[in-house]
Amino acid sequence: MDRLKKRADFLRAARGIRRVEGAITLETCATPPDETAPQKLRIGFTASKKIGNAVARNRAKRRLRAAAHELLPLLGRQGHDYVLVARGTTVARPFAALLSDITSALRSAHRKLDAKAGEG
RNA sequence: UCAGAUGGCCGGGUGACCGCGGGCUUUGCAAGAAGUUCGAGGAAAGUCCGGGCUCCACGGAAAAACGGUGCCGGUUAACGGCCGGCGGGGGCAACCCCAGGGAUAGCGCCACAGAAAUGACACCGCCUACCGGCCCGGUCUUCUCCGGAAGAUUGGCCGCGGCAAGGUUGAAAUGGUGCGGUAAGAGCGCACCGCGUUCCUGGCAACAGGAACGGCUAGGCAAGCCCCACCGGGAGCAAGACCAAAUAGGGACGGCACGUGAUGUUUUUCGCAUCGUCGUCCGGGUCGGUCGCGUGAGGUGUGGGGUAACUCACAUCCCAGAGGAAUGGUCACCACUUGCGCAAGCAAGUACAGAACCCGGCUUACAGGCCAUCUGACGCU
RNA sequence: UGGGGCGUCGCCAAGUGGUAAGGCACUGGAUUUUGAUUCCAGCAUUCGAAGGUUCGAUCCCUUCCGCCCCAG
Repeated sequence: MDRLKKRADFLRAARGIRRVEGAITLETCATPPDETAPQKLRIGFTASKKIGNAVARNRAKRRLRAAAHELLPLLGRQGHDYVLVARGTTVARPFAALLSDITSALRSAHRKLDAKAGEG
C-alpha cells in the first residue's frame, strides 16, 4: 500500500468519484495504467486549514491513517487511488463511527465504479 | 486566617493490544526480515532583535546616504536582551511602571478660547510723584462799577509719561509664597522654595549633598524635521559543496568528403573564413541523488569568584532529526474539572499548542497545580 | 525565507495631530391617484485590538489580530 505524494495524483483523484459520509470525504479513481510497477493500492490524506491549527490537522490525518490501515487491506481494490479528506468533525468523531463512515463510503464508491465499468 | 507582591517549577500517570520514523547489530545478491535503542515544546508559535554557518563584493579601511539604538556602570559571541545603580511617577507596604540624550544650532507646530501662544508688544486696566493743558467745585487773600476778575491752595479730567501687580481663557501665560517698598508698581530689596552658573565633598559614572554668585534672561512638543554619540557591506540552508541519466547543443583530435551552393568580409572582382558526416575524448549543465544535518556559545552535578546578570574549574552524559514530512490508534484503571444525584454512582471533558540549519533573547497564547521568600490586616501565645 | 501594503457606517471610500467629507443602500417625511424619479431630514461612539507619547490620536510609536500582494 503506497502513499500518494504528488499534487497531480491528488488532483486526479478529486476529479474521480467523490463520496461524503459522516465525518470524512472519500475521493477515488483508477491508477493510470502507464505505471510500470505492478498494480498497487495507493492512498493519500488531506487536511486543509479549515480543520484548524497544525495540531488539529496532524491529529485528523493520524486518525484517518489508523482507520485506513485497518480497513483498506480488506475493502480496497488493487490498482486504485484513494484520498481521504478530513472534515471539521473528524477529530471529535468516535473511532467506530469513523470506521463505519469509511466502510460505507468505500462500498458506495465501488458500486459507482462497477456501474461505470458495466456501461463502458 | 484573609488579601496581596515577587521568583521558580510542573503542565497528566500506569498497563495491554495493534502500528510509525531514525540509528546500530545479525541475516539476505537485493527487496526485505528479526532484535535492540532513541523519537516534540515552554513556548517548538509570532518572526520583533542579535549571532554562528555559507556564498557574493571589497585596498586594511573610511565617508556620504539610509536604517537602528539612546540615563550610568556591568554582563555577553552579540543584542534593542539581562543584572545592579541613579532620576521621575504610583502604592499603607512588599513592590511595580518609565524610548529617561539635546529645546540659547536651526526650522516647524501649539486648534478653540483668550488682551496676549513667543520679538513680550499692542489692548483693558492701575497711577498722576515729575512736566503741560483744561475744567469748574470748595477754602483763603486782594481788587471791584457787586455782575465778577486775578492769585494761592486743594480736588477732578486729559495728554506726555510710569507700570507689568490684576484682566472670567487655556493643557500651558516669562518663577512661587510672605514681608518690606512705591504715586502705582516691579527680584526693586529681603527670607524660604524652585531655576541656572561656578566651586568643594562623596561616587568609576549617572547622580547626590553643600557653599557662593546670578537676579530670572531660558514656555511645551524631538514616539515633528533635526543635532550629538554609538552600531550596521549584501544575501540567506530553496545558503552552499559534490556526484551525475536520456535528449539537445559546445570544444579538441583523427578519418572520409572536397564540389556546386549559401552566409560574412560596405559594393564588384580576387582572396579568406564558416556551414557536412563518422569515431574517440573533454568540459558545462537539467531531472535526480549525496553532503551540509546534529559534540553544541550543549545538558546535569559539585566546588570557587561575583550583590546579581554571569563566569571559571572538575566530573559525568550523548539527548529527535526528516522523503510532502515519523513521534500514533484503540481499550482499562487512577488523578482533576463540570453537570445530575442525599449517597453509591453516571455522563461529558482535560490548557495553549507540532521541530525542519542551529543558538541567545523578546513578544504573544496557556485548563490546572506545586514550591520558596516577602508585605498588609485581624486573631492567639 | 525575505520584502511591501491594507483594515474608517451594511457596501465603496476621503480625511493623516484639533470633536470623521461624499456616494450607494436603509429609515421617516414631502411631491404623485399609486409606483419610479426628484427634494428634505436622519443614520459612525471601540476609525481592527491593547498599551504608550501628547493638552488632545483615525493620524505618531510599540506589541498583537485578520487579510492581500511581490521575489525565490
